[in-house]
Amino acid sequence: MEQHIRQALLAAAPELFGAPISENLIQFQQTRRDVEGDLTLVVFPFVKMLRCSPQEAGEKVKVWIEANIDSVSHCNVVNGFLNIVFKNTYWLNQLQEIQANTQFGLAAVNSKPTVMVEYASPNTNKPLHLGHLRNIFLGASVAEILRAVGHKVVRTQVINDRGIHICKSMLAWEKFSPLNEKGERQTPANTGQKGDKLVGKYYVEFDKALQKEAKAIMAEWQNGNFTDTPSAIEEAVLNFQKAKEGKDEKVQAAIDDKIKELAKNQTAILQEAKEMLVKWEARDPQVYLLWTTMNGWVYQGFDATYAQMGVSFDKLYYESDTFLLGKDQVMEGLQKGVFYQKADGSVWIDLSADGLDEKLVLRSDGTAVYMTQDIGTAIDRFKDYPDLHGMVYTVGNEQDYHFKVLFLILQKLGYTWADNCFHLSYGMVDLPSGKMKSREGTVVDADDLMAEVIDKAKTMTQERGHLEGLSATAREQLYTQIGLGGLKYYLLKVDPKKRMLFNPEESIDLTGNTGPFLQYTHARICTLLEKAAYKPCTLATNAQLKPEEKEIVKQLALFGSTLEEAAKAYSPALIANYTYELVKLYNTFYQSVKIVVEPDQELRQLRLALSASVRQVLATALGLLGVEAPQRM
RNA sequence: GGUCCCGUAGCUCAGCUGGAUAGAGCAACUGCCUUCUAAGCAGUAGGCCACAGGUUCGAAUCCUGUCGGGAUCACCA
Repeated sequence: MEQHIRQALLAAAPELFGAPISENLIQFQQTRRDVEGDLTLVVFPFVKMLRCSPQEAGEKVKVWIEANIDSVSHCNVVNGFLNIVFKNTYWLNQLQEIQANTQFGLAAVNSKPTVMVEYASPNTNKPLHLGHLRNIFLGASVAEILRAVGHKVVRTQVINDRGIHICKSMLAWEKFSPLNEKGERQTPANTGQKGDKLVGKYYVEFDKALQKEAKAIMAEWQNGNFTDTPSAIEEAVLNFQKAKEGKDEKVQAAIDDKIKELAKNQTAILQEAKEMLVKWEARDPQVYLLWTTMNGWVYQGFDATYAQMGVSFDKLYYESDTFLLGKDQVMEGLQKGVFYQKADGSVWIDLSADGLDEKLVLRSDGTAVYMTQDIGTAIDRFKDYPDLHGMVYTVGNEQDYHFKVLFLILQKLGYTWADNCFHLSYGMVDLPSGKMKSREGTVVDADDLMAEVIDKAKTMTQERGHLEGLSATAREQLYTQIGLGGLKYYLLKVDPKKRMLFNPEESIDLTGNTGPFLQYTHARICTLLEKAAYKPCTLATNAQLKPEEKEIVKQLALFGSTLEEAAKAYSPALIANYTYELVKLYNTFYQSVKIVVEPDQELRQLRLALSASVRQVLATALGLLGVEAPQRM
């Protein structure tokens, strides 16, 4: 409709304004809630052309629109805003269309190019936590949104399954795991512990041992004993110790940290871990067996967590397969002059012309760094999926710089698709106590959190009743739907870009702008339609829509464009806000009129159709957020 | 220090491609279940949109600066 009026105004401009006008002069906006109107045209841009007051300009356009646009009932001009009121039949037709279209708002499947969406991408040395939840819910939701606007989507993750961190867990397990009566070390099978948790436990064990050993070394250094310390390190430590003199506490603490780093590097246990990594890279059979075994445990654990979260992937990449990729590309880039080599053999790119720094892309010993691997993986993915058009990387904003560099490098290497790569950068999740810190034990475990949220949902649902007639399994399923729905909505309703606060109490709220509130409305409509034995049919054309009803149709009509915006902005939050608004409008309507018990059959059918349309859009929108829509609750 | 992000009600967040009197939720207070699920609805109260300049018919929104918070600047990942 907006487009229609825009085109009509453009065509009529010479007649109306005395000259053709550019399209950007025609600015529409939503009409304020407190004035009459369905769409508002801003008239200020025309004032100069017409050489008159905003009021007069508005009146002139008003007369023209009323005479020439069919669906318009009438207009009013207030303060330079032309508020257009559409005819009742226009909205009735809209509703009729929405009701008849089960795919309302969605684009044709695979009508847009293939896009790969990466999310999760965990390390295999510890369990998933709250930060991962935001990442995964966000990525999974964006994938759904892109699909809904017509893209073919490949969901993926790259699993960081190799490196020093996993060697630490492996080593600690070998060193510290107690033996059971059969002489076996701890396994998920013989302890009943989830694999990722077990491996995570040994990662912590490693750190403890490391800290202890480092402390001992530091104490020796403090006493001036450097017998086991290489002279270069000794010199550095002595310099640091000297530098501490006369400095304030903060600076001293910072220097102590540096000394600690040196001490850690001198520990036998870290040396052992490094040796293990070297062995792993040489494919030492024993180390490899241990590695595959322990990673296997972790994957089983992750799979359980993903299943509970209700997310999945179409394609997995493992860092152990990809970490050598990219070297060829670097060599090629070197030939092309995109990169340059330093005397020590290391390869760099100079991005100072682009306002960035110089960045290492290959170590002097010829081994790959993170960037090397990412270059290789990106190129590889486009080989794996020849129809791939672009990629979305769901990664925290602490890596903003990394992705800026990565995309720039890909561009300079001549890959035109680099322009279609997007870093879906999201903010940290803070706790009321501040940042999550593993060292301080404030990390919120993903499994624990989900369990807690489901448990809370159970208690609160039981308090409300509405459970009669539901089987035990159906009840359990409902608690899960509510708990997880609340958690997902809580994490997704905030603009992804922004750092957000996770308040445990608010995350399990059922009232206000929450997942359960939306689910409740859905369930209420479901039982309502069931009671009414609702069937879609052609609506009477003479019914007069009440304002509450019209507001809902208006909001429903916005679903498609909201989806487009959400896809363009990679923001599930836009869907969340839209849906919340829709539900509020519906509840107002629900409280103010009779529906099933409405005696006038035409009115009743109209309101049922309205309810059914809201249910459908609501269910679709919740689905895009990964939130399930219960039939009753 | 360089670069980037953020600062809106007591709290958590919308609004930011410039447009009318800046909106929700939570918390507080008032009402509404002998009509379809009250996990709801209606209402009251709560604001120098961090601060200071600028651009313009018009700025929470754009530009510059200041202050405050965060991230990042490794031959780590």
